[in-house]
This record gives sequence, structure tokens and C-alpha cells, in this order.
Amino acid sequence: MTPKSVPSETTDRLFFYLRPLMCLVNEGTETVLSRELARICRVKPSVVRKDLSYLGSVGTRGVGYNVKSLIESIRSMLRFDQDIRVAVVGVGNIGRAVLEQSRFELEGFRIVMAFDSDPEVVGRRVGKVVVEDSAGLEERIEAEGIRLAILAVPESAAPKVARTLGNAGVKCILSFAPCELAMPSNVKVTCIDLSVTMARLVYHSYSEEQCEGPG
Amino acid sequence: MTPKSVPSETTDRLFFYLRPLMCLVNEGTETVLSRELARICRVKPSVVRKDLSYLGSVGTRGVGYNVKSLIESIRSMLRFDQDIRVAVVGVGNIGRAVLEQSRFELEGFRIVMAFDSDPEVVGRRVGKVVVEDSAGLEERIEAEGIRLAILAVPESAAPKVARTLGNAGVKCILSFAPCELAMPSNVKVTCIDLSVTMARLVYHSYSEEQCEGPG
DNA sequence: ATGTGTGAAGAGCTTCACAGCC
DNA sequence: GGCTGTGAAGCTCTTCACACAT
Repeated sequence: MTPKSVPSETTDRLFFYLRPLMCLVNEGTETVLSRELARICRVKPSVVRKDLSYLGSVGTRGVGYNVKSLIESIRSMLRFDQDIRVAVVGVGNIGRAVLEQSRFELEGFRIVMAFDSDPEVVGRRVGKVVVEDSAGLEERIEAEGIRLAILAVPESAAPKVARTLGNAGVKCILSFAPCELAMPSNVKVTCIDLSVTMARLVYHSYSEEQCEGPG
Repeated sequence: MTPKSVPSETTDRLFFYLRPLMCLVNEGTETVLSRELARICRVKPSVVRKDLSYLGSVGTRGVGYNVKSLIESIRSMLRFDQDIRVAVVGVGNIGRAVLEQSRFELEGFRIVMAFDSDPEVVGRRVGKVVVEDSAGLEERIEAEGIRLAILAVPESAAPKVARTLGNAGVKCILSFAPCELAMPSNVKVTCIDLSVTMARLVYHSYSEEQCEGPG
């Protein structure tokens, strides 16, 4: 039971608000109106206000929302108030891209380990970590108490590696392999599936065309 | 106005059903029950039946659904019955990963062009295409009538390149740059935002824990 | 007997208008 | 005056039970 039953759409949007808010704070903006945040995120102002109302009364009537305290409130509600430690498994093209993304640190993630089975890659430094041998994966991840792993291994290896991660106590897997991982329900899996994403995108582009086309 | 107002959640799930259905067809399975498809996709059988009912009466009572004709029906409704031609812009780690993903062809996508501005990369063959110079991007994409582009350039370059793509007539952009592209409404943009995805994943893993923990 | 197709009830989210506070 | 906070209405999606087809 959540304290007051926050709609899941609302929590999804709260995550989404965080990035523009951090941009605003970097630009030195102190206050933001529901109208502005709505414009940036392409939702309605009333949606923003309703969503933020689940945080309590975090705004000031007649003035708007204080950006910094808004970020804090959101991160607190989303259990995102301390850095999340991440392990990357598989250092191919995708794994490298993730490891070299320095932005993650600014956004509350810390990549603390990377694994690969290729001797060519093991021992090399990529981003801020040195790639370790997959052989020690389970033990190392369990020892470090890693909650979230990014799975960037070939599809053929994915289910096996995922099981190992589950045994090591990982609770979340972000997978780039577009296949069923068959994990128990206590391990949450999200799959980045480009085919599905692209197909949806194209579909929606046709629908819009119909709506906006000349009558 | 859609013919009979298909819920957007339903179209989303229909895309999602396609992959397991194609696996089934590859395994030689001819018939599938709503119960099985539901188990694979982790939804309820009644959801599957309701979703598929928007395609018309595509199943046989007492028997199930014919896998092949189901795939055809779904692809037809989703306007996904012919290959989608794709251009990849930016051949760094992510661009390479996309270009080398041979799976896309099996799933209805054909990557026909790739662009980069780095002379080191231009002219090289990656996957099935030869990387072209970004200088010719607008002209080439317009000439080929590309509808969907995958944007895998550094964040700093993303908005500018996106504008060029828009001018070239692209209708859909799948972006890996986690930033606002500020496109007009006739260009649909989907952003692969790992930070948001990871944060949501971790959040949900905590909620589950509460529900399933020992009372 | 078995599994699909569907109307109607129910749950959840969105929207709007305006009260409340600065 | 200006913008937030919110209850209630409206809408969309989900769920369930059972009629219907094989």
C-alpha cells in the first residue's frame, strides 16, 4: 500500500520532470511555474499541478515552485535521494557507450563495475572502471550489494547471465537483449527494445498525419 | 478518428505481441492460445483476447489463434506490413551497435544509410552500409524519402542534426540523446533515456519488495 | 468440453473550474 | 492580480462472467 495511492502515471512523469528541473537549476533559475514545466515536458499545466500535489503543498500560490526544493521533494518521493550503484555486464558497443556516458554521475548513478568474458577487453579501463572477468561476476556483485545491472551481452548469452545476476542478489536488470529473460518476480526487468520502439513511433507518425492533414 | 477507436494501450501491446509470435512461428507452432501468449507477455488472458478482438474475429473458438494469420492481422492494423527504411545518424558506439544488429531485418526494418562527420569513419562499411559524410545528409535523406531516422550523435550536436532531419522530411526520430530536440509537432520524437528508465526500474523494485516482503 | 468474443460493471486517470493563499 | 491546490465530473481502460462457436 502506497501512503496515498499515487497513480503510476504520476510517478512516471515525476521522473520525467527531474531532468528539465536540473537544467533549470544549472541555468540559475530559482522558480518555475506549472505552465513552464508543462510546456517543456509537453503536458498540460493542470497535469503538472496535480502530479506535484502528491508531494504535498510544495508550491507557493501566486508565485510558483522553488526549483531546488522541488527536485528534492521529487527525489525523496521516488526513493532516488542517494546515488544508485550500477554494474555493466558486457563491454561491446553498447556497454562501452554506457560506460563512457559521463552524464550518469550528474544524474545520480555511479557505475562501479564492468564485466566481460573477452580476454582482450578484461583489464582495460573503460570510462571510470577497469573491466573485470565475467568469471567473478556473481561473487563480486554479491559482495558489493549491487541492486541494478545493465545487461549488454549478446542475446544468446543474456538469459544465462541474467540468472547469474539474479543469484547474486541483483533486483533490477536493464537489458538491451530483446528477449525473454524468464526471471523470478522479485527481479524487475526492463528491456530496451528498439524494434518495438521504432514500430510504435512510425505508427504514431501516421496517426498524427491523419489528424493534422488538410481536410 | 480511428475506425473503431482502438485504445492506445492496446496498440502498444499489439506491437509487443509480435515478437513472441514470430518466435512461435520460427519454432513451427501453428496455433496459440490466449493463455499462452498472455503467459509469455506477462499479461492476463482476458487482456490478450480483448486486444485481439479489435482485429476482428481472428481466433477460432475452442481452438485458439493461428499464429501466422495473427501476425499478418496485427501488422496490417499497425501499418507495419512493409519494411521500414531507416537511416542511422552518428556512427559512434551506439550507432555501430545499431548498424551491426542483424536482427532488425528479420523484424521489418531495413537500415539503408548511415552518416557521420568524422573522416575516419566516413567511407567505412559498418553492418550492411557504407558510412556517408554528414554534409550530404539532408539531400540524401530527402532523395530516398526516409521516414525514420535513428539519432546517435553527441548531445551537443543533437538539436541541430534533428532540425536538418526535419527539413529533409523525416517524420520520426529515435534519439539516444537525452535532451529536448524542440521539433515541430509533425515530427514524432522518442527518446531512449537510460537515466529515467533506470530510475523507474529501481523505484519499482522497491515497491515490489514492500508488497512481497514478509508480513 | 474447450477456448474465443464481448457487453457491462468497475477501477483508475485526466480534466476543469474555482477556491485558497501569496 | 496571479498561480497553486483540489474535489468532482468525465473519460478511458481493465476486468469478469458468460454467451457462442467448434
